[in-house]
Amino acid sequence: MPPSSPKATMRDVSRLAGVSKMTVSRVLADPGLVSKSTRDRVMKAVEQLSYVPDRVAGSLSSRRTNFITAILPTLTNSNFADTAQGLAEAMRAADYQLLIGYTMYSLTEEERIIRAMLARRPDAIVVAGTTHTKAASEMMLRAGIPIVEIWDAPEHPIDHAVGFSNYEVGRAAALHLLSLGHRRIGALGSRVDCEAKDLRGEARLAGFSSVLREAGLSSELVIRENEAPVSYDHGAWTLGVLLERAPDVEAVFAVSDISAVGALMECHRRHISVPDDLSLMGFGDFDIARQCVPAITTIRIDAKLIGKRTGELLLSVLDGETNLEAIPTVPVNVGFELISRETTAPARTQAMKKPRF
Amino acid sequence: MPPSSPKATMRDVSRLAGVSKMTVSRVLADPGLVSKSTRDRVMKAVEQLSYVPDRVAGSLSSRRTNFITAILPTLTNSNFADTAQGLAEAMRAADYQLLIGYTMYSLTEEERIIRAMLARRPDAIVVAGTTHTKAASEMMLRAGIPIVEIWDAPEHPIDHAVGFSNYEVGRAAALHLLSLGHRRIGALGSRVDCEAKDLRGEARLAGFSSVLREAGLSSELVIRENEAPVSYDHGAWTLGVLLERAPDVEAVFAVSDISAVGALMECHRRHISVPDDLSLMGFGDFDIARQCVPAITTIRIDAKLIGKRTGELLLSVLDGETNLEAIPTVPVNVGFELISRETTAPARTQAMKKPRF
DNA sequence: ACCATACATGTTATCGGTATCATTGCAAGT
DNA sequence: ACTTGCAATGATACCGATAACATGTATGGT
Repeated sequence: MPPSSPKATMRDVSRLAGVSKMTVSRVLADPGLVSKSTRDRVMKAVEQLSYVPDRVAGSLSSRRTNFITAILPTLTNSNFADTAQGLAEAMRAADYQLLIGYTMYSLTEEERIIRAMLARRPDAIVVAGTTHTKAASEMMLRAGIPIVEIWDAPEHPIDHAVGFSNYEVGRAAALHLLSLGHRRIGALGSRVDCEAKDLRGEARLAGFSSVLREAGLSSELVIRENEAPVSYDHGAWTLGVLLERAPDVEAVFAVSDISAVGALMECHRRHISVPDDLSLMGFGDFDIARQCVPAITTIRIDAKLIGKRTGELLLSVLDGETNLEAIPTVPVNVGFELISRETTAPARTQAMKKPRF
Repeated sequence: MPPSSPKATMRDVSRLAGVSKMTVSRVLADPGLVSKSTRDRVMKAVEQLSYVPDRVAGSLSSRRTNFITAILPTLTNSNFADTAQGLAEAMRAADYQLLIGYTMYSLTEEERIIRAMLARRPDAIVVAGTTHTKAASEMMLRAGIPIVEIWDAPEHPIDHAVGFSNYEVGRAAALHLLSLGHRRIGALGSRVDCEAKDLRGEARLAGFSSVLREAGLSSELVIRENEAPVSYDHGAWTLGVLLERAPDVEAVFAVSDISAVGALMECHRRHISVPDDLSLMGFGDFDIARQCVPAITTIRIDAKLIGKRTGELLLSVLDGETNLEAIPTVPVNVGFELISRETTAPARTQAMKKPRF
């Protein structure tokens, strides 16, 4: 076996084993179809030539690529990385390969990526979010493959959906802070009037604001600064903005734990005691939120589970055993859970407050 | 244009435009080759049919998939996610698509993934690390495509390499702590006698230990606990192990900032003052290390740059303009940089120490 | 014996593009 | 006017697998 000879093809294997190409194909795809003796002969030839089948050719012929495209805002956010990993693991057993694309939170970039991805003829599309450009939605529909929108709970999914309601997450956060007796309540998010926008974070802010309004509070302390994605710096910076606008703010919700951690560290630097002077909560249940001192109150969503559920859903749709029409198009809701830790505490009466300087 | 008709092929486009398939192919691949009038006609037909070319067929025919496989331990580590993103961005302009695989720090898993990936006929392989199973190395060599080993500086790369010396990183860390006057010095790493092992982290520990030995110090405080990957919990836990073994330890190097942060938080919980009671440093310059209070001394490597450089290298190799033999196979070293922040401080004399209880 | 049946294998025709070479027409060089 | 050369396009042959159907050979029921 010469080291750099042109790669062996199925034809070469078949000749060496003294069978037809088709038999080789069967041995590799479904060994049970071939008698043990020929099978052994074929496998020996495969080894001798160190043959690696060409899935490109196979895909063209079978019209199945075993590719799943996953379109996410970024992999730099550990939550999305978890989802990708969960999805990849769920699909791996069935030999599916993930094609990952980053949109950088831009819808036009998303459209570009979807176009490029569809040329690879994936067997399904997984896309974060429920808002897409018109062209992007049309392309996905026209592709004639299963589509799963994840990380939100759309009222009218294009096809399938796996996620949770970001709006309700925002509401839960506000209700929690209200229930602790706080009245001067703010939030930290990013701007949505630029190319890169975190629409799911915005949905959380919207839910948050709705509760404030219902409680008769103003939502003027809901801060939107900087472009997505949020970062530790974002949290530190926007907390500063908030404190300038309202030095007497009592409680803050950050759209992401990353922001919350940044805000917490900023509090440490400014010698603002959390939760004594300020209650703080985040979203996402990132590892760091649990490890921080004090540990950050957050809303947990199981990002990996979103990937896993999506994978399971896709496998059942793609295996096609079950009647396609029989599979529910009802969005899968993985839910969320508020985890109260050390950064939120009941409001103190005015008298208890020590002056902040 | 019926919404769910079978997808249009190049043949359909050519008929509608009244030209041959080949002309359509040219319009899409290199428009300059076709006269403006035909080009316009073809483009109109493409739009009308909302034709999306089939890259599977194209790849089979042209023997170029425009796939690059990137094999990394995990995407959950933001350093590797950065590298992936840097690589993806560098290759995107040339229309390459990344095929990402996770090994979970297991070499046998790496082999499995390499085999599966090669069936997709990538145009190049990028793989983290320089240690592979024999079979894996052979497969990669036999594939006859460029191979780039990243994240380390091998003496004998299979083909190309882009990274830095983890061993030297470890040495730099130890030298830094020694230069501050510390003598009771420890390190936090993970075990290498299990399936999932962080070999690059181990290289850092090896470099670290070598300096300790040269300084006449024992390396018994170099702790290896838990399986890779390290985590905040890992740092917190192993710091506990270290303190039990040596309550008088003065300085600690963690193989990752993630571990270092975990250790720092554990110090907070135990009311150990950093850096007064204990100097602490990490590796990787993760965002969180900079944001922590106190900010963590670390060794910065530019993970995204590794991806970018790898991409640039590959583009020059793959474009084949330049003579293949002319491209240097000398490993690209992106270097590293020690960033001294607030968690490391000079050793105090015995008298200054307050008792730890 | 005879035919139905299942099992093991082979044959042929694609899948949807691109590489390569062939053809045509026309402007420029001599 | 005649080659030469280039620009624009077409015809044909693959790329390397799988689907679908065809064939041949044992097996068994009656």
